[in-house]
Amino acid sequence: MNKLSYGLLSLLSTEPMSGYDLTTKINKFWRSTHSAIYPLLSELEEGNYIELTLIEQTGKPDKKIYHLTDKGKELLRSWFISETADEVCRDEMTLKLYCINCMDEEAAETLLKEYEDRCNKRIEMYHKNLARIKVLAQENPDNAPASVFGSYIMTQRGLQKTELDLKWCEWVRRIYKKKNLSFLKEDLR
Amino acid sequence: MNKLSYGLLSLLSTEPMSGYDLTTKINKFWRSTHSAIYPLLSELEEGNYIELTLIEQTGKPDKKIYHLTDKGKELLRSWFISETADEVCRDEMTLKLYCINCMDEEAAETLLKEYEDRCNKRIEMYHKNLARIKVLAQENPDNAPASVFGSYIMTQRGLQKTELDLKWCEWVRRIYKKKNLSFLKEDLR
DNA sequence: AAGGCATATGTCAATAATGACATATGCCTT
DNA sequence: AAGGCATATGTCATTATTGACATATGCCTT
Repeated sequence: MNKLSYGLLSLLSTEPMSGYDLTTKINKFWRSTHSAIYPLLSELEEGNYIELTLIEQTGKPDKKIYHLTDKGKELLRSWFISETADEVCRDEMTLKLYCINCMDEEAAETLLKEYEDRCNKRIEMYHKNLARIKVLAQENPDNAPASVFGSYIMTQRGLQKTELDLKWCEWVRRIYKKKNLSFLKEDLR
Repeated sequence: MNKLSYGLLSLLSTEPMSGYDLTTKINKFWRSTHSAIYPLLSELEEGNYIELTLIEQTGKPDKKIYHLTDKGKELLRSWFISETADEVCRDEMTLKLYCINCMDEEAAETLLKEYEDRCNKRIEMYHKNLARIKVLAQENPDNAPASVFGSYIMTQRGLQKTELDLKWCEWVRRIYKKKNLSFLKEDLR
């Protein structure tokens, strides 16, 4: 029962979905692949924390829709109130930006542009996500609050942080060229 | 030659330091432990990307101070301009906050408080770090810009993001209780 | 004086994560 | 008609990460 298992329960708490859906959804909060997720779903099912409904489809392969059992909801709550592990983060971009000052202008500018591009793409993605959430909410106003709350707050957080990153890039560009310590007086705002 | 190796070179580009120093410094940007770092330092040394100076100490164990070679600087630049991998993030707190809406008020409030505590501790840590950077800069004004730039921009970024997280927590607390969709109209600001 | 802590370096077994392989449906484009 | 793509589920060998074990100095507190 690793951390990812609880993540799957967390996602399933908002609405029942397939392993495929879980794979795409969890990737926004927790780096993983279907290779890890499918075996965990089998384990969770064996432990009676989730149950599946087989949905036969035409035009697409059949799928297994999982939903939480009462036992699963209990496990979710016990995990929720247990101690929270420190996050694991490995961000190559940050490692590169750390040594930007010892790189020549061309290399530095190329990296900043690359990062800004990524940020802009993410911002676009977050806006699309917000639009999708609002459509979902209108389509199903009774069930929507519960199923949409988590996505909504996370999208808002991601959007704000990414906009901050863009401002930060501009600031880094501004102070990059200074060869004395005057950058220590420049505020990031 | 994995990503962490380049991270070590990145840190060493600002100033020579020991494996112990690298372990504490890199942890702010890249989750790792000394178990992974010491073997990599040996590899990097065998490849002539770094060289060591043995420093005999009294009161503390002797240490090995590593510095970049020209070959190491070349490798650092070639990595810097190469494609940047997507970040790996596994944050249990985020996974929990995602399903906060289906938890009872007590559990929800306990988690928000825990998160805010963490944020406040981090903010304190960032402020201390900024103060330390300014002391370092005053002590050694000629060498300081190069050795301090990376830490300074990363500390500023971390500080801003963490302050944003605190505001976000307040916002989440405010909209948590709403059982209808009115929260979709509330802006995070 | 005993224990804890920060400094300092190192190994290794157990566990976890990744990327490749595998299969299958049917749509859409060239 | 062939290939690519999105959907959908699954396995497994390789690689990477973690936590424990190991050793050592000397300071500080109880």
